[in-house]
Formats: sequence, C-alpha cells, structure tokens
Amino acid sequence: MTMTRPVFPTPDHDHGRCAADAIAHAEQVCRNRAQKLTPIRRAVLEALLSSHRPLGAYEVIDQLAAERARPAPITVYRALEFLMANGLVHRIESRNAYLACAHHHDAASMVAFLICERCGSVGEIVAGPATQSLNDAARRTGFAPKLSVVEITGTCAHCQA
Amino acid sequence: MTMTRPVFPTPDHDHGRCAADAIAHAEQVCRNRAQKLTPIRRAVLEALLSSHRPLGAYEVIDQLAAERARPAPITVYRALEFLMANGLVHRIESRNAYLACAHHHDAASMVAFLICERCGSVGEIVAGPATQSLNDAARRTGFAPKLSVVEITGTCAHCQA
DNA sequence: GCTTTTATGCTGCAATGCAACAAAAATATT
DNA sequence: AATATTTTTGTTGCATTGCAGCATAAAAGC
Ligand SMILES: [Zn+2]
Ligand SMILES: [Zn+2]
Ligand SMILES: [Zn+2]
Ligand SMILES: [Zn+2]
Repeated sequence: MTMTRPVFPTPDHDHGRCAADAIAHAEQVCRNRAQKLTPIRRAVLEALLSSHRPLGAYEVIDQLAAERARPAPITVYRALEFLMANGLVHRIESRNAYLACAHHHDAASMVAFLICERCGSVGEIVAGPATQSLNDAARRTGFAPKLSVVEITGTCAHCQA
Repeated sequence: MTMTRPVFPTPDHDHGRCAADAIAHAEQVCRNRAQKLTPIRRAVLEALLSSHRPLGAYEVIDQLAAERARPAPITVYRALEFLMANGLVHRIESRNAYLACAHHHDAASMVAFLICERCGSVGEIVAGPATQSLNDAARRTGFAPKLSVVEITGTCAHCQA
C-alpha cells in the first residue's frame, strides 16, 4: 500500500482522529504479522503520537513517567526498535529522534521527511517520483541503493504565513 | 562552482593525489575567506582524508594521537565545526561520522551521499537533477526547503563484482 | 505440568557531544 | 613597543544518546 500523497500535518487537523487511526493501524499490523503490541510498546507509540514532532528517546521516557513507573532507557529503546521494525515509527537521523508514522505504508518504502524548523512538525512524502529519481541517479553510478535517509529541513507552509 | 559529475571513489584511484588536491583546495578556500587552517584543523582534515570512509570524532582523535599529543574531544569537535562551516567536511548523520569532501563545491550546495555498506566508502552526488527534483517536490507541498540530508546506503559498483 | 520462547526489569557502562572558564596566540590599536 | 582586542587552544567536567549482560516474568508450545 504505497500512497503518493505528500502530507504535512496542518495545525487544524483532527489529531485525535489521526492518532486513533494510527493506533488502530498498529493493532492491525501486529495482528497480521503475529506480533504483540504490548502495553509498553503501545504506550511508546502513543507518546510519539501525541504530536507530529519527533521525540528523543529520553523525551519519551519523560512522557511515560507521567503516567506509570519511569521506564529504564533500554525498555524504551527496545520498544522503539520493535515499532521501527514493524514500520510504525521512523527514526529522524538528523535529530536523533523518533516519529510515529501517520501513514500506512510498509516498512521498506522510501520516505522523505520534511522537518519544519519553526514548529518542529514533520511531514512525510512517501514513495514519490522524486525519491524514486534519486535512487535512479544512484543506480546510474553503478551503486545499488538499499535504504535511504532523506530529511529536508525548512519552513512549513503554515509557518511561512 | 557546482559540479554535476557523480563520483564514487574507485579502489584504484590515485588517492595520494586525491588527498593532496583536497588539502590544496582547503588552503585556497581559507585564503579566500580569510580563515586560518591551523595545524590542528589541518591535522583533522588530513585524518579524514586518509580514506573515503567517514570517521567518528573519536576515531579522528585516535588517529591524531598516533602523531601528536592526544587531543581532547572538544578540540576535535571544534576543528570539525570549522571545517564543516567552510564546506571542507561533511557530517554523515546516519553514522554520526565525518567525511572529508573530495569535491570542490561550495558549502551550501545540495549533496547526496552514497554509502557502501561493504567497503564503507562514501561517494557524493553534487547538485544533480535528482536532488533538485526532491526540493521541488517539497516546495510543491508549500514547504520551503533550506537544508537537506540525503544519505543512501547500499552496495557500490566495485563491491558488487 | 514442564519446556521453550519472548518480553521486561535491572545494573552498569560505552559513545557522542558540548558548556564554561582559563591560558595562549594572533591581530589590531595607540 | 606596549596595550587592548579577537581568535584559538587547553582543561575540567558533564549532558545526552544508546546499548550490553544477565536476571526475572510472562506467554506459547508440548
Ligand atoms: Zn495528526
Ligand atoms: Zn511513515
Ligand atoms: Zn581518494
Ligand atoms: Zn562535498
């Protein structure tokens, strides 16, 4: 399921719906793949879904600490690893931070992230022709691309106004 | 000066020449911009130029320690910051590592990195149409791109053979 | 029930990166 | 030249990110 629509979250969207959808999708994915969305994993995902801003691992810990016993770092890292392996969370390399995926694309598809430096929100462009042509350019040099990190920092449409 | 030629370093190229060129270029750049290529800064650049593999900051420290008094981490980080500000070194975000630029492009130009997971070498595609179309795709969503991180992991032409 | 697998907890630590202040060196000014 | 100013380097210490190794608990398979 590769969606091509580029999405930057608008400030006025129904984020409750947005987050609920993502949780439902996560449950679906785990069912399908015979994986377990345990309480901790779900809590980490929910923490990340509280906004469209990427959170550092220790920010996630702080958020969880508000509602339950403060988890050890390794606990959160393990949950993040699980969520990433199942395509539910992305790592933003240029920020050492983690972002809940608001789309329903499979784990392997190529994604470009748009990071707004004013509001901190992150949008995704999934499997667009631009990301494709990038891979093609690499291939033309004889390089066999496998995994891409594409992170574009700038200002989102809303923050320019 | 934006070169379009995509380059992945071949295993048989004259790397001595390659590194000497880069040093000469660095001296030129610093002269032009009235910046000082001090001994430490030069030594850090030379360490990075010892290969086309990105080095972690602490790997740089280890290399320098072989020839002079072991520098403190902050010393190396400051030199790296200087070299990056002047477009002589790139940071590879997905590796927390630093790469000497083997091209002569200005600091602001858009670059895509090709990272071979077998030999560790990194090539650069400078200001190609693919990177351009990526920015365009972002702009089409109303996003104003400013700085891009494009890092493609895979296997280089030589390592496939 | 018992075994095997999977997930969590706990302790400790490695790797990356930088802040704050002091000393030294280079540049500019009188 | 002597002094003031700016730039660079040294030193100490610490914050942040991330994970290894082993023990315990829970779940799944037999
Ligand atoms: Zn939302
Ligand atoms: Zn996504
Ligand atoms: Zn070379
Ligand atoms: Zn470069």
